[in-house]
Amino acid sequence: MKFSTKLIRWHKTDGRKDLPWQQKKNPYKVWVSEIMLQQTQVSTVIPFYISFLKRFPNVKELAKSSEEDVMSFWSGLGYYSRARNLHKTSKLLVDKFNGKLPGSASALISLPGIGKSTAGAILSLGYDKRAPILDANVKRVLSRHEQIEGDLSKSSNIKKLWSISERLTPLDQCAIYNQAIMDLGALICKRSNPKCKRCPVKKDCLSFKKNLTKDIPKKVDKKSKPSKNVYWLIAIDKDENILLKKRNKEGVWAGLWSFPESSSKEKLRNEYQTLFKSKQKKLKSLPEINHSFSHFNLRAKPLLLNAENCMQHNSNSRKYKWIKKTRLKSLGVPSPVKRFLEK
DNA sequence: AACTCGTGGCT
DNA sequence: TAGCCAAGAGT
Repeated sequence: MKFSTKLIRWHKTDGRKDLPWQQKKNPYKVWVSEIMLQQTQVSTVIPFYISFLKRFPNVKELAKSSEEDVMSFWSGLGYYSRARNLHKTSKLLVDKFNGKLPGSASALISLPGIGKSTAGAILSLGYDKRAPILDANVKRVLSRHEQIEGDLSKSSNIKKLWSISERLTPLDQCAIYNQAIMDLGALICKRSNPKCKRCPVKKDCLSFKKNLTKDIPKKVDKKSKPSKNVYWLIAIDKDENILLKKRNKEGVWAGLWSFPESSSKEKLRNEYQTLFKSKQKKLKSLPEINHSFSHFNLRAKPLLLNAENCMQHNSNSRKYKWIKKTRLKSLGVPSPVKRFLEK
């Protein structure tokens, strides 16, 4: 029996069918969910997906919303360029694609935020067309099944995996097959302690036969993460408004609202003295905040500024905003900032 | 090709 | 429990 046939049969009894984006499925839901699921686990995505879809139920609603509104619903999910690209693409869809996700791989891939795998997911799950995918689940399943022992991030191995995925993807019932192979990766062919006994394709699996599931996919030793130390200015005025600053277009948390930040305490002093036209004031150190990114560790030292008696601040600048804690929901704010303000 | 881009679940 | 690593894409 064919690989795909076994998986499709297995899916009927053991596959996931209750995920929010699988209910009354359409290309828009598939698109949004796939973008959210990039490098992000299902359980993390679910609450974000539900509130996002309630607010932006279709392409048109998304396209006519402001970027700030969209970002506020992405706040805490990470990889914020995904949200910007989602919004950008929704406008493109309205302007040039009749308000719909296109049904060809080349057109999909031309859109911001949609690569080959996401395009494959939209085509198969959304349009029931034959299209291969290659996410982390599929990579793990196929690398074990075909015994690919090298570093899977190498382009030669990526190419190999795409070719295997293309070969195994069936013409018929491609949507179910793609869902099935992702489910197999998530539920059976897990990174650690895979449930090979329950696997529908274990008979042909080279890693199972040779007892290599522990070694495939190969673990590659990572470089040590650098640390970055910064100061955060926590300014609070007499009405308990908090000062936030829009971050640069480049770097982490691009374009999000955060505390004024600097690697030097003096620069931060200069910034608020210019901003408030105030002279030296005392800053109170608060307990530092540690936040771990995928590629560096951030240590932020919050400096509390009592801005009750400061002169009027320069409100011309669009870069700054005084905001009440209760209105934080309406802004794109990174997780640690939101957490900090909760207390 | 290698690096950037977040956050939280899992072990 | 500290580190690994996810329904990847852009540059």
